[in-house]
Amino acid sequence: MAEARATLLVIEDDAEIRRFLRSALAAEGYKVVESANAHRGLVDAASHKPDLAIVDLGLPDFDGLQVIRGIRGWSPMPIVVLSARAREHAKIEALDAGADDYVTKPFGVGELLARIRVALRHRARSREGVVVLVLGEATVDLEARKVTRRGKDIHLTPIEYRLLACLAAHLGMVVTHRQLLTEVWGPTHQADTHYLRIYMKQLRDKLESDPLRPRHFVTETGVGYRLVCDD
Amino acid sequence: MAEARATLLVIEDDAEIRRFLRSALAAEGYKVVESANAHRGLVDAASHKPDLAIVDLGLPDFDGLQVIRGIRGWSPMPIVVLSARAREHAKIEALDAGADDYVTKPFGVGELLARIRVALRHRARSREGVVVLVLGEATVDLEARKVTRRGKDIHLTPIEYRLLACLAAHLGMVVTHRQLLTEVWGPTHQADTHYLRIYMKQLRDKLESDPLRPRHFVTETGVGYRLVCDD
DNA sequence: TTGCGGCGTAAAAATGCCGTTAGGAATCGC
DNA sequence: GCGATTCCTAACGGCATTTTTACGCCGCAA
Repeated sequence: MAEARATLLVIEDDAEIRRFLRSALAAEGYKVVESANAHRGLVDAASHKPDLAIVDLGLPDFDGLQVIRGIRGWSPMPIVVLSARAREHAKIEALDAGADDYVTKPFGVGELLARIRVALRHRARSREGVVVLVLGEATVDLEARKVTRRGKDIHLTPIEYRLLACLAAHLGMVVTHRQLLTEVWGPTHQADTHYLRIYMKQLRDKLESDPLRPRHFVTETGVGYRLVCDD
Repeated sequence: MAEARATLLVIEDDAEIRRFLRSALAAEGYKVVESANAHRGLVDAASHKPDLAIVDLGLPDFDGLQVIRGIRGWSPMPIVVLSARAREHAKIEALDAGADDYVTKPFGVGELLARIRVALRHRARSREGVVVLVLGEATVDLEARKVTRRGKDIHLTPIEYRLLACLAAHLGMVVTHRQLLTEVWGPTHQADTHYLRIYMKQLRDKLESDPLRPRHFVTETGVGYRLVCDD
């Protein structure tokens, strides 16, 4: 099952492995870009700005380590190394050069996919400056005030947005009715908890995959609401 | 060469491997905390707040996966799994459960150290000053109003939560019936000690490992109740 | 043994909150 | 001004939570 369509860059000279990876990754819903050599890989990494790079160490033109260092020079994108070299020294070298993981050939697809998920998970969490929430099939960019769902833009009214922002400010924590009402409607409306119910439904309808069984806008009966995010 | 004296938690039942890891990690300048079983591991993870946890999957008391989920329930600390199980399925399971890396035994120390460096490198710093109670296999984040047990979220009703908070406020000390009733139900219900029995059972059912033999919600006959924590 | 008080357990009954819907008022853009 | 959007009000059914009610267990003392 795919996250919101991440782009993966595969830098690998062996055409067969490339084909194999392409189908496996595409089947998971990833968008795949391929480069057959180190030079091309560096160019593609810069131009496509993928969410993750899979790098073979044994490349024809120059060493995979240089690719890692090259990418690391300007981007923190996760790098998963794929290599036939199982020697410990090679692994240490690659990891210390900036790789995030090292998988030796032959490898199981399932494991590789799992490690890719881990790497993408990290990236999602480490982007602290840009506040982007991932709520199932919806994403919320608090800074840009942009909300999308399945790639399409979703429009939020001012109140809906303030409510969401208030919940997001205390991500994972319970925000009391009182807090929400004061933040969104002002201190004079602390009693009108029914506003919350209505607008909470709006948000759920717009952002939850299954609005009838909310997974992200969780109600804490008698207390308030909680926004849960999946990393 | 050491990072700035990070604390590492080793959860491993084999005493020999533990000793081996201790010396290897200490030689790198890490501070090492050790736990010999899963239960102890979860407690130590919460009380010592290490920068990273190394978890063996084959633990005697319960599965290492539960340790991973248990820690993930309240902390984003990096988790490196160490395991004799090389089956792909085991790896996928652990990684998807929230582990950041998976190293199979036998392993090279150098590789393990490199992978630890990677994990520490992109460690997202956890929330500062979190108050997390540890009650056996359950954890309680009072501020976020979040309770987990074996990694799964537990839902508390408002009264259950207030009762727990009241006990936690006087951690380790006896809280009288009178106090509890006044705090939770208000001064008019000081006679209904009956409520306490009912909700105390709810809390024990939800949080105690063995609700019939409570270890944390201790009753002081004729006086009140006491909350006992692990650290 | 028997009765009693404190405690634990269980399930039904009552309460109040919450989700949902629809329609009308206010506001904004044109 | 007019339409469209946004916001507020009101009502109802369902359900989580709370409260009530009832019973079994244990230790203790008469």
